[in-house]
Amino acid sequence: MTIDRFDPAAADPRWQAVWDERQCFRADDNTARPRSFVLEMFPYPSGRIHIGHVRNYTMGDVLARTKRMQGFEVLHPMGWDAFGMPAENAAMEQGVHPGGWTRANIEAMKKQLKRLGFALDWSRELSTCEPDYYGHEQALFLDLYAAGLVYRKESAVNWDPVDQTVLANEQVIDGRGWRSGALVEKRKLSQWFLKITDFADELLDGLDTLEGWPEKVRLMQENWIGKSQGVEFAFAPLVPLMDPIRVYSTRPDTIFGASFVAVAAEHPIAQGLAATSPEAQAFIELCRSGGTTAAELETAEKLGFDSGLKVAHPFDAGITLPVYIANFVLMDYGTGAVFGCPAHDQRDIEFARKYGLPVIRVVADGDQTDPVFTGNEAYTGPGVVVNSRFLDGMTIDAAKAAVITRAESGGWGSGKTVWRLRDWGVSRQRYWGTPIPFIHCEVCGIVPVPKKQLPVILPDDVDFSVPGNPLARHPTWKHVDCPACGKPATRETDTLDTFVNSSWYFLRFASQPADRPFDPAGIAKWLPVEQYIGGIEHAILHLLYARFWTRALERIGLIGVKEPFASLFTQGMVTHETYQRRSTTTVHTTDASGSKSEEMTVEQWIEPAHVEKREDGKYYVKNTDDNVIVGRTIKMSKSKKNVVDPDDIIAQYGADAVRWFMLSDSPPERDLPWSEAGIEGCARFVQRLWRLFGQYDAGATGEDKALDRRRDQAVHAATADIAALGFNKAVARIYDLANAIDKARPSASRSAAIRTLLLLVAPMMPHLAEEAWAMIGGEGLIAEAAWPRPDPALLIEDEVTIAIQVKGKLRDTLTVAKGLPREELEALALASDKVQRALEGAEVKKMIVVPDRLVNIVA
RNA sequence: GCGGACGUGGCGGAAUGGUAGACGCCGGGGACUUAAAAUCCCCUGAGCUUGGCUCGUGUGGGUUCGAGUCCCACCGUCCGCACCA
Repeated sequence: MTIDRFDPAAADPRWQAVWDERQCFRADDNTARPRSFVLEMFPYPSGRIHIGHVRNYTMGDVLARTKRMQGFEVLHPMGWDAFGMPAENAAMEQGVHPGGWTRANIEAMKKQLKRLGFALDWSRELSTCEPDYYGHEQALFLDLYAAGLVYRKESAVNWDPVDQTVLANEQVIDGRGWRSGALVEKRKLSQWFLKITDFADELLDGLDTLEGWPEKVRLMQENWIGKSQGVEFAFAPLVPLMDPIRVYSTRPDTIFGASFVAVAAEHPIAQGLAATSPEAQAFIELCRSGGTTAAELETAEKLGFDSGLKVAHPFDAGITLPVYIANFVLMDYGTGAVFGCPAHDQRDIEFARKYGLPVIRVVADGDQTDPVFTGNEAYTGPGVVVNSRFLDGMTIDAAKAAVITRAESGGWGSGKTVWRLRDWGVSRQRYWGTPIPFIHCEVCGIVPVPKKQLPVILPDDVDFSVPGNPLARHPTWKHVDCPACGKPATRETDTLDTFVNSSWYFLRFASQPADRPFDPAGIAKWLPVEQYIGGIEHAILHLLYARFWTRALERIGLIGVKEPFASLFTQGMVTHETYQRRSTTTVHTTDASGSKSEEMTVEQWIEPAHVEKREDGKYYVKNTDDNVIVGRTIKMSKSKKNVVDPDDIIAQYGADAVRWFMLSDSPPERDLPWSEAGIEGCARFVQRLWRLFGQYDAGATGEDKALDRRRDQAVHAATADIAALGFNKAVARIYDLANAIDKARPSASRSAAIRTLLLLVAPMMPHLAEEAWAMIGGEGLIAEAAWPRPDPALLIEDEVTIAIQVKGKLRDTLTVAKGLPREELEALALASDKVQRALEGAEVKKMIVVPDRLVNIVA
């Protein structure tokens, strides 16, 4: 007897408990099976799982479960990226302890993840805020320090004077702190840095080996690393006592087109000038006040200040160039000074035209070689060098090489590679992070904490009632004896950037001994991660830092892998329509002219749960007659209220329907629009499958060759689709097979197809699958059953449908035996009434035959 | 400005240069039911002189026997980066 409805509320927790109890998804380090490490980016424990997590982890879960059924030993772990600002904000706003807040969030979110039935190895769960994680991180940091990859230097930071803390660039909005609203100051602080620039070349070249990564992400990293090859050289000043001005250029070939030199406002020359010239001082102030947003920069005018200084052209001391302070030159790129060649650089031509400087053509534009360059558009294309003395007639590349050779032999310059990538500043004046394991001693200087004293544990008794770093003002924590000389000393009170925590967690998942960060043999077993899945927002920072840490640990001999993630998949967002109620209200204002009342239109975001579509096809606020305006479908966000809570929908539809929705319709790399109708359709399909599985009859007899064929074709296609992460296509195959089974008469073939269908949906709808597997008498758990293998013979059709075209237009189709010879196909095509009608007696000139596919008659 | 992706029914989307619109959602019609829900069946790109024909994958060209797919130019949307010398 079968039950006519599948009840997720009862079945889901029951199977989750069985998986837990049997430790089904625990990865065995000592397996003889082939291994697969499937990993999704671990979440920040903000308090609730959001729908984006559900999509991310569902994809990884389908992959992990499928791999397991295919005979792999799968490592599919989960953990918590648990340090960070939100915990401290909660502490300040709600008076709770960051640790308590974080751990409670982890408990809540873990429950939510369990409700979705993910096949995770919880025995390896880790949380970066616990000493048994961050202590090992401190040890690794000391290893990197010993290897010379960690250093300290003075560096400018964004300082919020009210909150008394350093802000990340992303936390500075229009020059003000995002929390305090105070004007952010640039302040020089001693900061800890990781030498990621030592790996710039490796990280760049390594991108070519990452064939399993999206081209887009590789390109973004390439641009971020920003390798540029050129020459750095000096312009000799005409004033004898002044230092030469060093410039950097990627276009030394245009050196004879130079008509000015420009330095940044922060350049020593500009600063020196400001000391004596109020005008220069004022101009430098003007440069500083300029905005830095993309829009402001785009429209910003090129401005300069003539310093009155002149420098000599390196190839001809008779040519002198004026030196300007310019607002478009950046101090922190290259040397903070450039030479301007207006004819072949757009910024330079705008500047030259404004200040009446010469514009000299030195690269021929086709047959245009006139030294007098007209127009306001610089020519940056290819060409032959002209008007350039010894460079004349050379290609751009040859001229570049020639200039570099002369500069090097003349001793006034050299070829140089400049990177956009900067060393990674990891100091944060925060409590809720990994304490940096160093001690400041007045006698010995900076002293690493001896490894046997690790972990340096965060104190629990901290005070958030005033702004600033609670570690720095803690009464006792920072006072220690110097490990070197034994005299009183102080601990470093900065903590590590949270991106450090996520730069090696995948190693700790693979191997977690108590006394070391990891065991190299364990790393060798599991790494690299076979498939990594997460959001595109981590394309640069996290994914670059993780690559860097892996390479750094490899260089110092701790591990044997260079790249952590063999394949990367960046999934799209879950989106939702937005809803607004528009109403008019009367606003009373009082000002100097008296008080007045005004009608104002107010738009208010409405949650999807409060919106309903009525029979007139319009949308209303539930239980009211208020119209709802349906807005754009955008990423779910609390401010737009277009969110759905995973708990609510799991309770309403069951985990399997939610998982199925996450996989259906949209390709996984694209955005997925959430809809009520869509999830209801998924829930209906769960029930439909349940009824179909209920029709399984072990004793059925008879063969249905066509259904056998459909079955194995579906297996073949769905297997390939899942391997390629084309979940939406795999879903379509499953619908197809379900439709075919529905229509088929009872037979042994039909029962076999039902069993196969059950195996195919098992990774996607694991609870339904276990319930049905038990019902049809399957052996063990379906989570541990073998993935179906198609019979190759059944994948080959014995009949094919041939398209018959006349002059490229479809006129008829014929169903014929597979492999029918060309001549017979031609004869059959010509025999068709529809073809004859389309030909209208015209003479057949040519026939194109693609065997088993089509015939095209050209008349 | 530079770089990238994308543009196909009412919607999400399928389609090794070879039958465009698989599969799902929405919608319409019908069956079952006292009724509803659930379920099942049928239809569902547009137009027309509807046993069939014409048009149709952002626009305009091109290559090809044949183009959603390849090439050129343009339009639009989205994303990333950016006075990077």
